[in-house]
Amino acid sequence: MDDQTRMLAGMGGLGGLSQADVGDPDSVRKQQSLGQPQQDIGDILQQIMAITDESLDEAQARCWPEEAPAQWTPQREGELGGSTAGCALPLNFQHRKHALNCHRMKPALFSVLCEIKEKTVLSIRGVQEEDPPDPQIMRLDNMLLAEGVSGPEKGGGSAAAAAAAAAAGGSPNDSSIEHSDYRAKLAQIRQIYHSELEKYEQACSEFTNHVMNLLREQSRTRPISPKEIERMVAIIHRKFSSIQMQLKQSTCEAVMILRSRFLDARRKRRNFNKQATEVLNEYFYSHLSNPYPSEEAKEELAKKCGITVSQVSNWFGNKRIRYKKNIGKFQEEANLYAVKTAVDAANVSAQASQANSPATPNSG
DNA sequence: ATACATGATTCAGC
DNA sequence: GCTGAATCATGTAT
Repeated sequence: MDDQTRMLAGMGGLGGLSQADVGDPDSVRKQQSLGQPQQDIGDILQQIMAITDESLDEAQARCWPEEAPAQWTPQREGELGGSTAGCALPLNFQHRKHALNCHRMKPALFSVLCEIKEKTVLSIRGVQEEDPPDPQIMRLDNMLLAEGVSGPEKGGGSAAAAAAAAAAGGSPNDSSIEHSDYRAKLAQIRQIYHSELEKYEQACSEFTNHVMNLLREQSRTRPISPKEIERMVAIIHRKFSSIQMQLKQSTCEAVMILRSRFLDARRKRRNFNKQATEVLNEYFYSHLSNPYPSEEAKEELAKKCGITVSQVSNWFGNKRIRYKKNIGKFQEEANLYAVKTAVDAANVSAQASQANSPATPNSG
């Protein structure tokens, strides 16, 4: 039969003790007139509130994202807690904390707070929800993985870019230049992404530790279960993961822009080499009456020029229309290729006749 | 810096 | 699906 018993006896009125009662000088006087236990309670509550407020302020000063304290402060304590000493000095704070911890009424008050909490925490438990894996973040993760931004460093999107470059018909040398350029830029994005991610993770763990220490500290003066601390940590992690999602989103955008720039064939147009152009022109001018190569002819030309069939089709399409638009301009070129074709034909026939009678030069 | 050349794309018509 | 026409975006010569 000691402080605790007396405390419990005196607690009959605690349930109804509102913030107004605590803050009101009249009510303090009333309590004082009621005797020692009430005075003790008022005293100890003042100290708890002062410490709780101060430690929260301290926490908020370290960049806490706004809503969290409201979520974990139990309703009952919220009722009791008014900001009575938000601007106390640290020394003052330490002093009060010490005074409270040594207060003879502390264990009793603690047990009462536990009781009150038992009643309120039930309703909180029901609200607690398991958050399912966010489909949005899963999509982003998959994409970053596919592009080679997250996960082990390898080909990924750059391989796709190289394939596209090859399909577009760039020479092997050109596509390898594109490839390395793309890879360099992707690596840059990758590096930024990882350094930012690391920063966020570090900030998250630092802040989580800070809040956990804070709650552990507070758990000496008010009941805070490990489960609550866990929930608090989950809230912090949710907050930081939403920031991470923004990072992932912007990284995805950057990769998309990079890809579109490298995969847009028009941006990396390369002129065909001289020999390829000659082969195409030779065919065009030698078939000027019907410059529509068959599929087989296109394949043959593509092979000769080291380009794709569709590039041959494009070339003929452009050539026909540009020739038709300005025949005069192309006349010189047409003559050139006509002569060239004639010379080639003559050479071929000469070689053929030589081949036909190599051993009998005088036979003609 | 500018004009011109050229490969690729888009779209309508057949 | 092929073609012509218009257009885009880049390469090249000046």
